[in-house]
Amino acid sequence: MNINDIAKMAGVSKATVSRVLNGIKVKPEYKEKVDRVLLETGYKPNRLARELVSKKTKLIGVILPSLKPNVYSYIVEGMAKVLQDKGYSLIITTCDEFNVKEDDVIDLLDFFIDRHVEGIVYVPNIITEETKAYIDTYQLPMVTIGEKINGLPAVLFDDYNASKSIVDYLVKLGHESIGYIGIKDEYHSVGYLRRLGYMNGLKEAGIEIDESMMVTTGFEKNNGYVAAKDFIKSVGQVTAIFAGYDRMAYGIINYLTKVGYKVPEDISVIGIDDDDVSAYFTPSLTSVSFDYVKTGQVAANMIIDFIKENLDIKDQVIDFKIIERNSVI
Amino acid sequence: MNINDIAKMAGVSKATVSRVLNGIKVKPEYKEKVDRVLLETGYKPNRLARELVSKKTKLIGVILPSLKPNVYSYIVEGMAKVLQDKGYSLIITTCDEFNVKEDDVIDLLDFFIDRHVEGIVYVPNIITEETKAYIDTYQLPMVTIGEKINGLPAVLFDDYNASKSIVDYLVKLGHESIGYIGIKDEYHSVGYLRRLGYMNGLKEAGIEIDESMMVTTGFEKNNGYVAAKDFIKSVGQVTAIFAGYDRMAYGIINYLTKVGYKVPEDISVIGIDDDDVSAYFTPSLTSVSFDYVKTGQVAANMIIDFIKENLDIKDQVIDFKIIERNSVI
DNA sequence: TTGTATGCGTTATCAG
DNA sequence: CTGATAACGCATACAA
Repeated sequence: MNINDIAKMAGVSKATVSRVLNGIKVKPEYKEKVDRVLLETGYKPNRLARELVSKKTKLIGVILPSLKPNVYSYIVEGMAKVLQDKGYSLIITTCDEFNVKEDDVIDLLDFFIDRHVEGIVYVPNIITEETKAYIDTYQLPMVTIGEKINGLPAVLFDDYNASKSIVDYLVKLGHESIGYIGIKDEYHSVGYLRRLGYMNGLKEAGIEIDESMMVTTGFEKNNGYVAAKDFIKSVGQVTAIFAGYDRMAYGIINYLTKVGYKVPEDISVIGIDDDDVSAYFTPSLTSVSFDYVKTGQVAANMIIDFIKENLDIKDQVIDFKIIERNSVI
Repeated sequence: MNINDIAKMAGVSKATVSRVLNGIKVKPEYKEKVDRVLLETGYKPNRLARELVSKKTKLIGVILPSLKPNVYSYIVEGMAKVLQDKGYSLIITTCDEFNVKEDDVIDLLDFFIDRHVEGIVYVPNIITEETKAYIDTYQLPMVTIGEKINGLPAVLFDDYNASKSIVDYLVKLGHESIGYIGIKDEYHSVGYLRRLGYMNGLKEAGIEIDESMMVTTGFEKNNGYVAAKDFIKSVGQVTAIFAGYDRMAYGIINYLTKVGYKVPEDISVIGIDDDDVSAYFTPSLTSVSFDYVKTGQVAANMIIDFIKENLDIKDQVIDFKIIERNSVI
């Protein structure tokens, strides 16, 4: 059953059917006839044929650092919510989570061209110079999340200020000796910017920065636990620890508890991310929350704008808020 | 740049180029010429045109109950891992997580036909009779995960035996008064089968089943907490609680701790799922683990087999194992 | 406005 | 084994 059959049944040319299908004006009498046949037959135009001639697939490519259950899931949820409504589908891919040479990103980008996706949402992890250079020559509409790359429109998290606010918050509670166990600077936003926020927060509070109270690591499992171990060994007393992200905080609290510190009585611990289970952790984790679902929605609308060639797309910064729970006093 | 251009440059017909492209035998001399031009130009055949004539898209549709971060993420990871290698892409969709009338599944199924996906992996939540009936008439290759639907090939979890093993395990530790806070029977495998395993486990251990010690609920957030509250109120003393899934266990432990019970000293709690953070929970949660990544891989291979018309596809049952941690003594 | 004819970029058919 | 040509199913330029 194709457009030809419909045309015959309705007694018009297939061009007319095509016009009805695409909402182009035709004589009402014809339109009515065609519509009736359409209804009777339940005919659906063949998407593949349409794609071939229109060169549009209603496909959006997504590059994630990981498919493991974490905040990226919310981002995807947000994107799916707005894109599904607009008839777009997501093709989700990942590049190796801890891959320092993240250049399979380039392969993915090529793959998306082959797939004729209309746009790309890229959530970068570590970004290599090669990737950047390649992106500069890349033709497809693309927005990034969490990092600004070249001139691409981006949805950004206010990592720096979030981090600074955490320090302010702790200082306000009376903490003066605040340790930082975070992420390597390689990860620009979640690593460098958060650390910078921490340092400037201290500075503004008139607290001297003690380099030995600042530890960074990667995203390996259990890194919080291990880092906390090293940290506590080498540093004397601290009244609060600022963890680079919530899962890091879990490990830290785990270790602290194990060696006899009480959280938060002896040491307060605060995270960033407001991970799904932080509310259920013991003690429930005070954290900073970004609205990840909204992030996905914003990114989705942004890439659609880009595809539709709405110029003047502005970067969007996602707000944060401190979620007070029981791991900080 | 299309196949015609290549043909001209190589001095052969486009049919010959097509043959070279598809590994069909041609005179070596021609093949060489074509290959050289292919290399020089970096030409890639247009996927959309291929799709139109071959009616194959290398697309797999996935229906998930939710995109929130949880075990489904691992399933997707497993699927992506094997499918990406074979050139297939995933289109991931969700139907409303708690939607009792889950019949947007039917819409999704229609959508997949429109998209010309080659096969479908369906992870059902609640399955309505309408959905079942519709699936009976459905044409596309489809496998399910976690539930057996009609005659479709399925990857199943051994929920019944996992559940029974938990009871055995608790009984062996000396528990005789074991409560069950689980999922509604509507959810067949995770609800009914797990509850059945619990009951038969007790029966075989010679322990009488006390209906008042068995509570079930849905997947609403915080249900563990709320259910535990009702449970403890109405039931007297219990030495162990079997939670229908890990996040339920979090809520239960939270509540118990809050009202002064110590876990595991006063009451042991065990979950199912081995959720990502159960190891970090306080106390770390004893649970039953299914290999979800493997589940995804198995499902992926299964749907590929189905697509390739390998008959004789057998259901696969995913093993479980008890992960002993600190919430049970 | 309508219908005819052509194009989209492949693969498949069939005669040579 | 090769090449011309017809599908595939639709959109659209062009002529009527």
